[in-house]
Amino acid sequence: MAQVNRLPELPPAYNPSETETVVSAAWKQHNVFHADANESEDPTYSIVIPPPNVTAALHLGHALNNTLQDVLIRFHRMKGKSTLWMPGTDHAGIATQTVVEKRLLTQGTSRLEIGREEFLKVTQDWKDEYEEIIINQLISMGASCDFDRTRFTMDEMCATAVRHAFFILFQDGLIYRGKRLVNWDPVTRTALADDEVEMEEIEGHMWYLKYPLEDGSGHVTVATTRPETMLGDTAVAINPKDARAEELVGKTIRLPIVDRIIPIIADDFVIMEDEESDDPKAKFASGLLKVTPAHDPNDWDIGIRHDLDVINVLGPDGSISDEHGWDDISPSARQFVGLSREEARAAIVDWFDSQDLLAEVRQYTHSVGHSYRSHAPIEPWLSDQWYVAVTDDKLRGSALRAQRPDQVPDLPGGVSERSSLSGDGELAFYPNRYARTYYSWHDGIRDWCISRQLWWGHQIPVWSRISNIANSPIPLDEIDLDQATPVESDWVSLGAAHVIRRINESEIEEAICVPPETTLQRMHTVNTPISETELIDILEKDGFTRDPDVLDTWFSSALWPMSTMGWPWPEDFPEAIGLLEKYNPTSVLSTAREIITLWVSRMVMFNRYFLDGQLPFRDVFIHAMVQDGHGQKMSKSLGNGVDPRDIIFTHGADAMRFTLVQMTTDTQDVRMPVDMICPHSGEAFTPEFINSPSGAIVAAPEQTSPTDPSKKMVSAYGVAAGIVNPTEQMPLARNSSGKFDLGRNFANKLWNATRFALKRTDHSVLIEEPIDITSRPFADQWIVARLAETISRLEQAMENYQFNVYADTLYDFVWHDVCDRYLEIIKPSIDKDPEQQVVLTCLLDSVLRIMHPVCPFITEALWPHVTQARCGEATGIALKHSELLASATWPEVDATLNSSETMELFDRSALLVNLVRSVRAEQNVKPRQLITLYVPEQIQKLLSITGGLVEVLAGIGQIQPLSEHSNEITSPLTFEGSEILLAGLIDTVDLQAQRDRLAKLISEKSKQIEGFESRLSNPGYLNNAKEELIDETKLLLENAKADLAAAQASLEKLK
RNA sequence: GGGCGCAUAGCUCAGUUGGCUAGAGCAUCUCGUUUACACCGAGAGGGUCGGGGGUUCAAGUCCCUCUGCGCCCA
Repeated sequence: MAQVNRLPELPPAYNPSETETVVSAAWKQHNVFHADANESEDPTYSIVIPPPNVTAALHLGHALNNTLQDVLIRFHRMKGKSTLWMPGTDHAGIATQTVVEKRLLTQGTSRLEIGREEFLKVTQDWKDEYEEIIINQLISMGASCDFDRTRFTMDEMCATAVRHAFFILFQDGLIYRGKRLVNWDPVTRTALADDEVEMEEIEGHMWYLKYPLEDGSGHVTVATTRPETMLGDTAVAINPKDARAEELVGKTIRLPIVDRIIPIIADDFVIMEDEESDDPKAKFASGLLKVTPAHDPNDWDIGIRHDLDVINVLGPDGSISDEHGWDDISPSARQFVGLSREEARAAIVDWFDSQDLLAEVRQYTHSVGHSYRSHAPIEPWLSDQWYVAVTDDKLRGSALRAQRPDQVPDLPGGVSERSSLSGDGELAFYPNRYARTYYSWHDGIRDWCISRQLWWGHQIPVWSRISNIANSPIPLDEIDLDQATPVESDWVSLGAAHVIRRINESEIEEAICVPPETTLQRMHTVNTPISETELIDILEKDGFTRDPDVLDTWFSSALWPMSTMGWPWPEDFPEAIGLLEKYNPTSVLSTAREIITLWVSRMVMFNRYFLDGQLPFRDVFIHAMVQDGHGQKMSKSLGNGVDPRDIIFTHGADAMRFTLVQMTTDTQDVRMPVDMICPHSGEAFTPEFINSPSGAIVAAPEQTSPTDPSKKMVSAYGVAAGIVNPTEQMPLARNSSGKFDLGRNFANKLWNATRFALKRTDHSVLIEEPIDITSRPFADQWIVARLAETISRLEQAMENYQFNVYADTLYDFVWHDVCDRYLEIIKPSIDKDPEQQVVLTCLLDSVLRIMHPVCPFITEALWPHVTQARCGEATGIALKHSELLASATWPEVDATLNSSETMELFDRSALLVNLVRSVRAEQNVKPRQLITLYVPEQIQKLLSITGGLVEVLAGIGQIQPLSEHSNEITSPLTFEGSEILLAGLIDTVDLQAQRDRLAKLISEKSKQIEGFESRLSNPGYLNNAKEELIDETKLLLENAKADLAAAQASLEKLK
């Protein structure tokens, strides 16, 4: 059946920006990325997107990660799996709140000024703005997400999951409230989790303070990096092994300034002084440690061991304060109240100095925790926070048991053994070294602080009140101090959870956790159900108030593979019905290295806890990090990032994707040298680099146009550092990278190969019977063999997450075999051979399919042209028809067509082609000039089997038996141990050039022969090496010897 | 402090359990515009595989050590 509507002819170059929007629209119109849990019975393949923060637009790291996920998803969709790629975004509590607050500041207002309700509205607007940008970016990079299902970590479906999960954990005693030391960020005024604290090396000091003994018998010298915390000291500790311990322990000290009497205690933790030690801690130690339980985690532990007082001398902003637990403030200490940490440090050191109590000050480099968000030094601070007891075996143990035994054979002590239950031993990391990162994180894990003193996020669903101990609903002896005890009360029968703890001698704190409405309706045990709002109303009338804090963002992210699929009540969300059963566990999670602790761990713990041990995903793929050309992280402040939108604009989405996939090796980092685009000329150039004050290598703020030295521009670094501002005369230069040219060139190559095929096929012909590849000319057989081989290599690469192998395999096959060789070989025959046109169009059809996962736009754009040009089938090549390539099947080629014999014959011929081409180039033979080849019989045989490909590729007009050679001017070359003569090159040949070439060959061959002979005369080699290897070496030696002889003979004749 | 990664051609990277004469892309040089493609074709040059030791018949590959860079966790 001939096609009626001919598609318009393709332009000579691929134009991505024109095609991409059209293709995107077609995908959307046909709804090809939608997963339907109820329709298909196919095996499944699913991925949940790591939800990008709504803080900002996607950067190159996102582009990389999402490209890899899309490659996996598209590949498996073509493989016939029922495929779901769940998209969405993350509310990113602290990060988003920070950027919104910054914006408010520029508008002359602040969060506190506009109030919580208004602030949430403003933040919601920000979220809407960036969510749209992010989703559009995903679409423009070709991500085949099921966009109908796009979720947000604070939307109703996800919020229900968060509330439900919190409620269940609360009820099960795995969420608790406690006064603990937290990582406090005094700038954003919130607690941070351990992994939100970044350690930085600081050039600081070690101060040596003299503390007088109470009995007046002298003093001890304590060493500290934080003298201002001495106001909260409640002991001085010494190592019991220290010689002075016996005399000192038990004595008391009168704490300077404060006049507090504190004991000297013995504790193993104290590092003894050792001037000779390599350990800087011992080198700088005085052997006596001031103990400040409220302001140092180690001191906190010492405090617990020795039952010390905990005296908090700092306020939430990090200034000295007597309002947060400092009751014994002395008159002389009062002068320090209100000073910032830094001011207080200076003032206290001055005070000690003035009293002659400052023994010494030494330079000391140590690492200090900083907030990942505000970058301010973290203050260990005592406050009431909510925790998840992740150290419980039901969470930590479960996360460890999940690991595949071949990656992590032994579990740490205290963790119960793996069972045959779902999820145990099924979690695998790629590359597998990351299994250890995951393991050691859980090995040393501590309870997870989940409360954040923020407004943007899931507000903690707990209402509490403090009342007199007399009002306790249960007997007092059943309540432990500072330990929550569950209570059976009216609140519980209404569906809430209720716990009590004693907070001091006279008071108790009651806490009620209210589940989400949909859970509440399923929880209550009384006859007259109550709604969530009614319940909250009563609670608040009863004097309960809601905790103002919100949950750590990762709490909601931890539920992502469940919450996006409708958990816990999918029946309440019709679009989610069936998703959980069908697509959870997902197939793989693709993410960055640092996410293993932040997110992977918590998803595993939660998914397993709430879904009977089931994993959220079976595989975790950790991708490399893209650094700039100097090995530095790409960052806004260094101005060394590349914006994916710029690359899509200049090179096209496919080019970006191909390059990123090609870069994805299994190492930790990959480098991408960053170029600049001159805004005046559009030309890419390497900018001039300078060292930033922090020592980074950055693009100089001002750059000169490479084409016109009178024109200038500013760099992203210059703008980010506030050194320069872009103007009309000096615009901002965008960043790019020459690496993306690779992808662009490759896309264009495919485009033109297709154009060639379309021009050379007769679209009106249709061959009814499938053609038999084995009866086709050699070139056709060969290219099909290579296709079969390529397909199987690609499948294997996907199986093992070897993305660069996938890209390289495609590149090598399409560019070199299909374009450089096959298309060239068939040029003389294709027009008159309709069956070859079938082979060609089947080949191209397959090429589009195998390239589609990496380059979806161009392949989809070419697809209708190629399917229209298809004029028949070939046996053994299954190419199921499909209107859109995005929903087409993966090509299947019969394994019998993958003939290694055919490929070997081709390789021999190709070697000959290379030799002839070399001589032609050396002798400056014009491309059109046909030459004559005189060859021995066995080579004539090869040439005839391979069906003329050498003639076409090497420009050979005639092949003659070597014996027929007369006195023509010839050029000799050496091939497979024989002399071959080329004639008709040009009128005269450069004899000296040929002698040089032969001499070089002779020397190479002699060297090789020497190597082979020495190997073969080595008894160790003959005794130990494998038989085949020895045989191979013998063969190589023989070949080299034959080549040498032939070359020598040729050279002799030229003399 | 613990763990991990990287160092191979000028640049960016491959190099599967040790076993061919160490490869690719870009860049460089020479030639070429024959209607698929100059975002191209043909050819060429370019590497003592970071330094030093060791194991082995054989090391880019395994072990030790040193140097430099990067990341993660404390």
